[in-house]
This record gives sequence, C-alpha cells and structure tokens, in this order.
Amino acid sequence: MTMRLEESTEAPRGRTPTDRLSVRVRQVCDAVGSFIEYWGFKAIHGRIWALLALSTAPMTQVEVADFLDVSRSLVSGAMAELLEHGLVRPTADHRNAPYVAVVDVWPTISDVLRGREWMLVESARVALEGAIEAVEMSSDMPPRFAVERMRFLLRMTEIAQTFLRILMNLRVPRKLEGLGGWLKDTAKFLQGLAAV
Amino acid sequence: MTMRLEESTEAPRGRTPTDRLSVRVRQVCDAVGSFIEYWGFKAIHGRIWALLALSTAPMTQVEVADFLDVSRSLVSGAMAELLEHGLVRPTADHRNAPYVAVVDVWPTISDVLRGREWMLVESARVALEGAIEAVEMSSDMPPRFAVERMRFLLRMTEIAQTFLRILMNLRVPRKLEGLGGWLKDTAKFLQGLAAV
DNA sequence: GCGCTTGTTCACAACATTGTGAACAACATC
DNA sequence: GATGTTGTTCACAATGTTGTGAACAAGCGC
Repeated sequence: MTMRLEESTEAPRGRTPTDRLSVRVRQVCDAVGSFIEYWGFKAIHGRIWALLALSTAPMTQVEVADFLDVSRSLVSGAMAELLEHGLVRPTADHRNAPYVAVVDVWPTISDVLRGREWMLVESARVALEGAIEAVEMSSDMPPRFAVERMRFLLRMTEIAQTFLRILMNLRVPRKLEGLGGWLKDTAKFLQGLAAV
Repeated sequence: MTMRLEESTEAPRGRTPTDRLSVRVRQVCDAVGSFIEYWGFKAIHGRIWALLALSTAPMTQVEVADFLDVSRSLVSGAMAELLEHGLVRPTADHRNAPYVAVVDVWPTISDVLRGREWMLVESARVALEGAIEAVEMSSDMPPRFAVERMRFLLRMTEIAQTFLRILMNLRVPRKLEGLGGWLKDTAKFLQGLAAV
C-alpha cells in the first residue's frame, strides 16, 4: 500500500479546476481514497465516491475525470465496479445519465466482510483442523508441533467467526442522531472492557 | 492482494519436509499468511510467525526457510521486521540464537491501528476541515459542493477516532479462559445493538 | 445521414511488490 | 587460523497493480 498523505503538486493536465475550493475538495477525495484503499478497495474508488458524495449535482464520467485529473478510461472501469458494489447510482437509466454517490455504505462493508474476511478465517480454520488431525495421527517423539497451540488458534478462528457473523447482521443507524446514541453506548461498553 | 487459498502443488526445492504433518502445518502457515496480508502485513510475516508459533522448539532462519520453501534472504528480511514489531523473539542474544513466536500479538495490532489507521482518518479529518472552510469562504451560486455532507463526513471521522482511541487502550485478556468470558460479554452487547 | 459528446475496451507503460541467488560478514568449532 | 554454518545485503528477475491513450461503440441533436 502506498501512503499518499501529501497532496500532489504536479501541474494539472487540462480542464482540472484549480480554484481554492476545488483544491480542497480534491484533497478530501484523496484522503478518502487512501483510507478506502486500506480497506481492500482501490484508491480511485474512494476518490470518485467522495467527489460524488460532496457534489451538489450529479456528475458525468467526463466531469469526474476532469476534476480528479485522471483519464476517462480509469473512471469508466472504476465507475462500473462502484456500480456493481452499489456505492454509486446513475440518475436515470439511459447511457449518459450522470451519477450520484450512495451514502449508505454499510451494506457494502458488510459484503466485504462476508466475502473476504470470512473466507480467510474459514480457510485458516479448516487448515488448523487438518493439522490437528495430522498431529493426532502422527507419533512424533518428541512432538515437533504443539497441538495445544493449534487448538488455541482454532478457538481464535471460531471466535473471529462469531464476531464476523454478528457484525454482518449489525444494523448501523443511518441518521446521524441515531448514530450518536449508538456510538455513545458502544463507547461506554468498550471503555468498560478496557478496564478489565 | 492475491488470494492464495489453494495450497501449492509445486515440487519442493530442497530440504523441505513433505510428510503429512508438515504439509498440514505449512497449509496453516499459508492460511495465516493470507489472513495477515489482508491486515497490512506481508504474507511471509504471517507464515513465519505461524510456523514459530506451532513449533515446539525454537527455529533458526535456515530451518524456517527450508520448511517454508523460500530463500534465506527472504526469511532474513522478514525476521528482522517481525523482531522490530515484537512479534518474534530470539531465545538468546547471540547472533545465531533460534527464534520463537511472541503469542501475545495485541500490542502490535494496537500499534498498527495507531500508526496507520489513525493517520488515515486524521488526514481525512484535516482535509474536510479545510474544505468546509473553503466552502464558507467561497460564494458559489448555486453551491457546487454540499457543506452539510462535509460536516457529516467530518463527524464520522471524529467518531472513528473515538473508536480507535478506545480500541488502542483496550486490554484484551491474554488467557483463553478470560477471553471466553470477554467474548461472551462483547457478543451479547453487539447482538443487543443488532436489534436496534 | 453527419458531427459531437460520452462511455468502453484493450494494449501498453510506469511503477511497486515479492522473492531469488550470489557475494559477503559474523560467528562457532575444530 | 582454517572451515563450515548462519545471517545480511544487494542487484535482479518475475509478477502484479495502476493508470494512460488510442481506437471504437453508442447515443444525442441537428
């Protein structure tokens, strides 16, 4: 992963707007891009989504490409993927309809957790089960591998799966006021745990 | 990120052990590697750590390289980084002391959260503040960018920081029994939230 | 139809990442 | 010391990722 925290000082290529506000907005897009990149998407997805989320009007791919100073081909591909994930929506169903951001991103995060994280934990769990079985078969003396360590890790994968299952079913409040209370409860609870 | 869920069927290069148990253990190492790769480390880190964690005896770099079927140079570099992160420990302080895994990985996870995630959120927050200021300066009519959207996102970054702060101070129980109760409490709480 | 804009596709360039092998340095043992 | 083993470093190959530009397709307005 490349950390792109510094803003770019390169000369813009063409119709890229350079007024104070646009520059600031582009910085936000870059920051969201870096953030989202860390979570398994590509930076360009976050940049496009952030721009659409901040724009008052729907935007075409050309407008997005110009604003973000990237090629139209890059926007085209990324937009198709955003659409697939339901993170972006065309404002009509004809070809050239401009796009808006879908602000409620939780369903997508939930999908990502289900799709990737679950698979990773599950394959670790299966591998551990296989290894435990193999240890019990073998009659190494002295034993090369610690079966109780394996059982510990196996238990950890099961715990992780429990967590993921719960997270996947979690309903995060959509509105900010609801979220505030939700956050407060959760924070208080976690702080209690921190004191253990 | 490359998903390496299938096990390798290539012919081993040299002294790589191929008995049933070793193959299973190697599968576990690969699974842990894939998992940890997703969390911002390299797969090789996870593989080495898992191997040391499962091994009953401390291992030298050569033994690790042979078992995992990779070059010594790769192990050397990765081991240095693991040491730096405190995920691995030499069993003595002379040069050729074999290594063992540090099982308590929470401090490192905490460091990662502080180091990367915090920076990412913080730079987004700063960028948003800048953009909000720029909007208030400008007198666009009609406005091109939605300042209330920005405020919403700003609030989200602050919430994320609250969470991260709490997580960073969190004490996760070291022992499995303690962890069981901890997990149970947390799960119950989260399930409560899910019902909101 | 014709021109113009928009979106898509694809081959490729630029770059980053991961792992290798060979040369070397640091030790241990004889 | 000589010898062998272990760990480190570095230039590099192999591969993957990200973004480009040009060619093309699909619409829209005339």
